[in-house]
Amino acid sequence: MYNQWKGEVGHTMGRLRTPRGTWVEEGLRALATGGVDAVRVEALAKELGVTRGGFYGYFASRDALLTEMLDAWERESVDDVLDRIEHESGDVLDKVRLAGQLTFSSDRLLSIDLAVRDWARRDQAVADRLRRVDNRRMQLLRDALSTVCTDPDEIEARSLLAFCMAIGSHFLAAEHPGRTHAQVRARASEFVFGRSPGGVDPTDPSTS
Amino acid sequence: MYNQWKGEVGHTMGRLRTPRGTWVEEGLRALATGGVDAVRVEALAKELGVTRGGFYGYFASRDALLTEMLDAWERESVDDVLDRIEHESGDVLDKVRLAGQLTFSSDRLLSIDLAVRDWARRDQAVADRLRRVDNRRMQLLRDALSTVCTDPDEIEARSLLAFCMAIGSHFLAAEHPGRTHAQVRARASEFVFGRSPGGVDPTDPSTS
DNA sequence: CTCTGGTTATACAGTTATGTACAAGTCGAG
DNA sequence: CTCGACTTGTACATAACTGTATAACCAGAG
Repeated sequence: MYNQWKGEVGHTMGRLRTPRGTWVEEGLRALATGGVDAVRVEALAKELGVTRGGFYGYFASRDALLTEMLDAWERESVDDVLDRIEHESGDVLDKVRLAGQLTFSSDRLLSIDLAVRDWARRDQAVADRLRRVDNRRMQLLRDALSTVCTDPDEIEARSLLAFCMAIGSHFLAAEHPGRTHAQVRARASEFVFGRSPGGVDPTDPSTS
Repeated sequence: MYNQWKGEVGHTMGRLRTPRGTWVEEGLRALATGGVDAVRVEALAKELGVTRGGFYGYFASRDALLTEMLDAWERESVDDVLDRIEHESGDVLDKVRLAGQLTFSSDRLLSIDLAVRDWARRDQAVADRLRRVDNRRMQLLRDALSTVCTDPDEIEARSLLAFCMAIGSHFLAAEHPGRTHAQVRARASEFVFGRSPGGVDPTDPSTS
């Protein structure tokens, strides 16, 4: 169904019908929409319009796929983003805003992120990986907030607030009578970042 | 294992060996530690030291148990809390702090809450229920913040921030070098609530 | 003691999953 | 065209779970 009939990068040239990466990708899609427990080899195969036949040629087990999915996610949602931020001009606040956009404005990466967070609550290995990821993101926020605030304790507190809102607002179901969710988020961003909005894009379209 | 050999309230007197409520309770425990997909009749029975035999006498299906679990959770974590808040003296900020304590300071209710939030992302009926719950909690925060702030837009924004932190911080894995998580949360609370800490208990023990 | 109601164990049918083995299929190179 | 490496379908063994049916069980009432 989402089969792409394309070879990967190098080391296995030509004629791969549903390459290794396709399984990882489909796995991430399943993770995003149904949580870890929805990542089933059988289900992925059905979605790809294939049987499980080829799967075990690439992966030793379902667990092997899961860790490779996490590898791919970490690379795409942190390494790639940080690389791109680094080679960007603009002040630190702009960089954080860009990082937030790159990471959370696509429904795909956002959903994976949220699913990973729930997964981490009951799997220590995932929790460790998420800690690495979050620490790197947190450092971005600290750098940004240190341009509008000098007290290190307050920088830390406001960074936490910004991060909590970026993540937590997607786990909340409360409504805001007479306002859109995006309006309230924008106002909250102002409150956290002082005069300069940033860290989380207030015009983020994924915020109904 | 957690079998309690006690009758429930009324309508079924005497000699209930593992009553209806026991299944709900064990279901909530499973939900809290493993997510919805971990709520399996077979598993609950094993945990209770019983077979599934009696289960289908009380519940038509696994789904029936799930909705009854949600009923119980909503009653315990909102109705009961709000009832108790109402008959309490003290200003609004104290009430919110108490509500936060009652709701989130026990690992049990907190874990269920977080699990329900993830569940709601992929089940509309659960999302609807969570919306009702969150709206009622949000109103508490609005009432509290309107004592330290007059601008309605800012009240809304700060309420959202407070709520996001109460929930979101449990989905974050970032560390705070040289500080405890609780210290940073306390500082963030001050920032959101102005001079008066509240809304979320800064001494909350569930915050390593 | 015996009857009785609700509770429980057990057996059964159907479904869905994992992982292994192997034969059949397919594409590209020679 | 044919060979060969890689991919895929199918079959098998195992396991876990749902829901149904039913017989055994067990405490209290009469």
